[in-house]
Amino acid sequence: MAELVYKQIIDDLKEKIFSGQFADLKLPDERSLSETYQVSRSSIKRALTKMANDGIIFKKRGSGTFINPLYIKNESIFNYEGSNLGVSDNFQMNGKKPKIKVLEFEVIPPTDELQRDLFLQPHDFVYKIIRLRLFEDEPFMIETGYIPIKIVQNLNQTIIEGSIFHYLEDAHNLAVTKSFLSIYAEPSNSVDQELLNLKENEPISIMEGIFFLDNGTPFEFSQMRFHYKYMKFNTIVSVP
Amino acid sequence: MAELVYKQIIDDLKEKIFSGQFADLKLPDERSLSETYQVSRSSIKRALTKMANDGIIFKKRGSGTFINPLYIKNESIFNYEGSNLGVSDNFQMNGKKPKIKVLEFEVIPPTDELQRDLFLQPHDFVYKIIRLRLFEDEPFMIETGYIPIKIVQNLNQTIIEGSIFHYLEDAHNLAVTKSFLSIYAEPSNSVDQELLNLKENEPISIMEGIFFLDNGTPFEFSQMRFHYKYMKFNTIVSVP
DNA sequence: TTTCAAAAATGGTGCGTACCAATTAAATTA
DNA sequence: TAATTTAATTGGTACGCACCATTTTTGAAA
Repeated sequence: MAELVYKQIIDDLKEKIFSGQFADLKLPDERSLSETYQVSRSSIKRALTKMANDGIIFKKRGSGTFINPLYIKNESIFNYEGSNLGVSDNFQMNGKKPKIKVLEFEVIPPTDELQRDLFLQPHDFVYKIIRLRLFEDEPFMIETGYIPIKIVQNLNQTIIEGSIFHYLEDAHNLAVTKSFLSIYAEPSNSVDQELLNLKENEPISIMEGIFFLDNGTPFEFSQMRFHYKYMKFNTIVSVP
Repeated sequence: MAELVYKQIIDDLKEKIFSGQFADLKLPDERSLSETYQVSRSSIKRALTKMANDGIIFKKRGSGTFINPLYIKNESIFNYEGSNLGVSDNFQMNGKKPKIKVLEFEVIPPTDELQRDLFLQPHDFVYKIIRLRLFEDEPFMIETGYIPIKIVQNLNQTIIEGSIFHYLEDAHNLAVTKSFLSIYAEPSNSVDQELLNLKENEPISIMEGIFFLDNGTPFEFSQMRFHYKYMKFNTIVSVP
């Protein structure tokens, strides 16, 4: 994978960043990188621009390119840097493999709110899928998802015990490429406390929103209730 | 403003999109646009790439470039676009005016962590500013900010009782245009509970990170501890 | 008419050049 | 030495060319 030049450079630079090979948090200038990697400066620029958009570095004209210190000190598991949607991909930490326990799986008519969020008609139906996510035996998130039947007709217990997104991509050639998310926190309720091993005063972090296919079709509404220690969302906010 | 070629094109395309000049939600192909605007295809690509990153359009190789229907509908999800950084601007809710109560204001040497985050030398100094933010008489956030003295030398009680960002822009022509934020939740501590009127089981939402000037200079490290009901973060996450 | 392979359309990647703009470093001058 | 001017450094923008990968369209064959 990643045979593309600019992606190779990104991967290599990321690795060097994390292994501390740029002690002063400053990258070589673009022309040097171009020489070092034996690629055009355009490719270097493409790589650096992408990394800057992801918040890994920032560039300062006349001065140089610098590593974002916050990027290095990320210890938390959930690390959304705008490059990976879906949950399975984001939690490959410390060799602990994510597991999934299906709590509920049924077909229901959509509420008015769901009809609006997923652009459905009243006569449409949706899957309702509630799953508990774990690392090994450590539960960290309760996920409730709603998916219109008319998009995928053949979901079953086996499929939803794995990654639905991967199944869509493999079996139906449908790629989920974008999502609009709201993030907030709440006190945990008794169910949260039970399932996620939370004390009464410990909260949950909530991420909820709509996932879209690459053709713009709204594909899923999802609410993810996280054990608060496992949710850290990193983002860049910029003013045009 | 916007004398740059690719920005002009973005502005023009946005306007055409909103005025419904692309009825089929499909943009002309890149080569045609290049011809129409009499600019290189590279500039067209730069403009379209930016727009795609902003969620306005999406591109499909072999097929064309399409307008995101949600963008036209002006869904609230797109709030982030054109929104302002800084707290004052983001919380003009229901006509309630935000107030500021200064809790602490001093000059200290930066910790090692701050030195790294703000690219400081050990001999530099920073302002430490702790402020309580309120709507009318309703407190909603505790903000702790660290600003290097070498960037602004003349902060005083009066200034920090208002918007520091606005002061910077007005008095020093310095614009804050970017920030890298981490968002997470925690149980509230006794200080939080006291200042924000929280019950023991109610959490706080934390936003913390570095704010940058438009020239890339890291300007402030800030931690904002929110009453959980007043923090909801909307964002777009996309996969390339 | 239907099927399937070839061609066209369309966005993606990579290389290279030229010049601009902000910052920093060096040289010059007072 | 200190202040100022000049030069070098470094990222930004724009243009152009060549070719690739995916999708759609076209046209010939069955």
